[in-house]
Amino acid sequence: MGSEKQKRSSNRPKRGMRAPANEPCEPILARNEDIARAFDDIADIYELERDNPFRVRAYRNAARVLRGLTVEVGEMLRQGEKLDELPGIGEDLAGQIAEMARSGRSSKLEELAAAVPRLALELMRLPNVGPKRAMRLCDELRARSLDDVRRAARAGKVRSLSGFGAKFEQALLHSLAAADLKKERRFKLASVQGYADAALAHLARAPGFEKAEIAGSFRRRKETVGDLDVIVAARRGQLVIDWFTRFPEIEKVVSAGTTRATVTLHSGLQIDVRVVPQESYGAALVYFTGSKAHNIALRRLAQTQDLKINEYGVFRGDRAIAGETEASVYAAVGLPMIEPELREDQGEIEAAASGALPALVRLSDIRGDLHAHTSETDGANTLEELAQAAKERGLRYIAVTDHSRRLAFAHGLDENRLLAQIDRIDAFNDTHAGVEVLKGIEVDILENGALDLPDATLARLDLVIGAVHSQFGLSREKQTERILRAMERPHFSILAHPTGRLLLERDAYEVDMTCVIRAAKARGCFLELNAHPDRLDLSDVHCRMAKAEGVLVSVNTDAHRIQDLANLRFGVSQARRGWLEKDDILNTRSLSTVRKLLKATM
DNA sequence: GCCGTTTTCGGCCCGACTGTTTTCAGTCG
Repeated sequence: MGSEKQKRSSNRPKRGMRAPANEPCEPILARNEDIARAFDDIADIYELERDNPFRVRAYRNAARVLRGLTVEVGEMLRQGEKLDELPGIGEDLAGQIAEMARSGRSSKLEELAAAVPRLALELMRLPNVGPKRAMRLCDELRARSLDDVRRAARAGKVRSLSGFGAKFEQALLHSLAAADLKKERRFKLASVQGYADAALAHLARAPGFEKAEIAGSFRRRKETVGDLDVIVAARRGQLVIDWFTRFPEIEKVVSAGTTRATVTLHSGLQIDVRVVPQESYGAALVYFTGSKAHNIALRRLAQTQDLKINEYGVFRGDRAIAGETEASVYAAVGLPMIEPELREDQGEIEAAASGALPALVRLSDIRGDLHAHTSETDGANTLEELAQAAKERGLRYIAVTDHSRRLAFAHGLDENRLLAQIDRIDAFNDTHAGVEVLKGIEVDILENGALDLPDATLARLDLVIGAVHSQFGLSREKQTERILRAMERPHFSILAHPTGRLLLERDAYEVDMTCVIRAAKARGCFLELNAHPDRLDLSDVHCRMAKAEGVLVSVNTDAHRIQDLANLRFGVSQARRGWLEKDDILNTRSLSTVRKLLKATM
């Protein structure tokens, strides 16, 4: 690890690059996610040790706060900002964060980890095993490994422990075998839509059914969801639960009572159903939409007003004063309705209280799409088909941005083929009305930060989208440098899928997004929010960072077939999670304004 | 461990379901 001085010089912007607005982008020894993980681990250990549950909560809360920050705490420290001004971070945790940011290590975690059996932490990740059972299994079975526990369970030794029974033993064996570690199996948002529709359709035929809605992270439009939460309004819960547990796609009914049931489908997706009376429907929606942190903050606010919020309503003493609609619940504690995408306890309650909630962008605000492919490279449709489909979806413009030559497997365009495509697009625009096709390219950013086509060719286009498609494994410094260099080229309009992640498949490459966003601001170019459900790249947090720095985001489908244009809605919901408003987004502008803004990058 | 028109102590969100009980603890969301 080099000295502070070396780090600084190695990362200084190179010749010809304007320095990013707010000074340097140095390597950070522990990033927010690293620190959050350490805090989660510490919380697990304190839980095992049956330490004060509120201390456990404090660590988990701090981890959540760190994950939601739009700046690295390491950078905040360098700027002299005080960490204990962050919500839920006091003197002690601020000190621990500072230690990690400085040294990359947590002495607290190292000390604690030595004191608890590793096995207990592993057991705690199994369903229905919490800290107490985990510790007792370790101690009373004298187990050292998951294999020890498995052997003991097979030998019937678990059921003989007091408080444990045969059913628990069976379930334990099952989860050990399935290795269905709580390590949560997650699903991409778009991939659960079908299950959601089918479950709702089934429920709609239940006796006494009044209405239903999917709540949970699905309704908050998180990029991935762990399960589906369904709220049903009906008079008699038992009838609905009985009906629901006969949903044909169910593999297993995990639990079923008179008002709620949990099932798993053959796909492994879990569905929780909760039945409430009509007058509690809004309160139940709030409760089950979450997030948990949002609910806690909301209830705490209610407490200060001598009110109690639960899934049945808002209560003053025993009297329900609200609950039929979500708006009534928020109104009861003096707040306007808060959109589901914002409910993460990331400042939305404070914003609501002070009348500062953002007017979130809507799908209908989007006027065009600035990233799409045709059959000239790896798309499935011709430019004519693409333009027609865009027009039918009500878009005013669409950019054709095929791949460049480097992407050989996609049959990327060389200069001549690109020039020919430019001519075809001009001819198309001359003869077709109702939708304008913009001339673009998704040009590869090479390893050294150069672009895959000559400047003179790029100059003929309306926009240039730069993209990293290779060398994902570069160091953070090199990757950041590479992207910054590319953005400094004379023709560079939009950085495509800025972190390169594929949800649940491939992590983002190492890149300093704070640096990239500030460079985009200095350069006057834009960042893409790629709307493909496998990408949704930018993340919600990065959207907020872009907004904070004043960088416009372009919500693009990256369509490879005309059906992909429908993915725009996933991009928009991600933008909404990032607090973006209409004016924060490039392609909510009219064609003439977009042309003007793009021209300035060229 | 955090926090304060309850401010340096004493609180900290709330309820359902299961299994093993015989009135409840543990886990989950």
